[in-house]
Amino acid sequence: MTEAWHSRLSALVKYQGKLAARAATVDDFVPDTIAGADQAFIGDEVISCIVMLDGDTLQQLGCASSQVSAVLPYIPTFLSFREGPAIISAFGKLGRRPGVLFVDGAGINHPRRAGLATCVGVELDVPTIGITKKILCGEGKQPEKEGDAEPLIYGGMQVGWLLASKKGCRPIVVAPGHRVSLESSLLLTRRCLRGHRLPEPLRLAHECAGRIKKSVSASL
DNA sequence: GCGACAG
DNA sequence: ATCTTGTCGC
Repeated sequence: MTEAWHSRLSALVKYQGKLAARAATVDDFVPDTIAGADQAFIGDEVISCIVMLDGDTLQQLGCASSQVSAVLPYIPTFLSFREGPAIISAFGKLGRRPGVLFVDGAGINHPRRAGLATCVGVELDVPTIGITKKILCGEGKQPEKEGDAEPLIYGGMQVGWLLASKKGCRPIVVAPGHRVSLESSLLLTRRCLRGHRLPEPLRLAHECAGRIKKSVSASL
C-alpha cells in the first residue's frame, strides 16, 4: 500500500517539474486590480475564497468562492494538489481576471520551485505572489525594523524574502509565484500592507473564507 | 539514517 | 489548516 502512494507521489513530482519549468520570474503584470485567495476546511472539503480589490485604493470590488473535495491529504511540498483545484474553481467565478493574485502558500520558494502560488499561476496563466507565515525551505536573516526585508536563500539562490510586515510579529515569507519578479513581489506586498501582518488581499480572503465556513457548518 | 516540513 | 478564552505586548 505504501508502494502505491510512493509511485503516486513520484508522478506528482514529475508534474511539479513541468509546471516549474513553465513558471516565469519576469514582471508581466498590471496591478489595476489585486486579488487574494485563501482556504478554509471542513474535514476534506476545501472552501476557497478569492477577494478582488482595486489596485490603487485596495477597496474591495467583489469576491467569489467555491467548495471542492480534496483529493489528497496535507503532505508538505504537495499542497498545490490539495488546495489548487478549489482556488481554480473559485477563480473561474470571478467577474474578471485580476492583475495580480496573492496566494496563501509558497511560490518558487519550494524544493522543486512548485509551490501553490506558482502552480496556480501557471495553470491559470495569472501573475501570482506567494505568502506564507512559516518557511517551507530556505533560510535568511531575521529582518529587524518593521518594513525591512532580508533575502530568503535556497540552493545558493534567492527565492524570496523574509518581511517584517508588522511590529511585534514574526516576519512573513514573500516569494514570486508566476510572472512577478523577486523585486516586485516585495514591493507589491509592501504596498498592500495596512497595519496587519498579512497584506490586505489575503487578510480579507481569510476573513471571507472563515465566514463562509461558519455559515456552511451551521447549516449542517 | 535523522530531522525538517507551506496549509 | 483545525480545536479554543483569556491575556500580555506593541
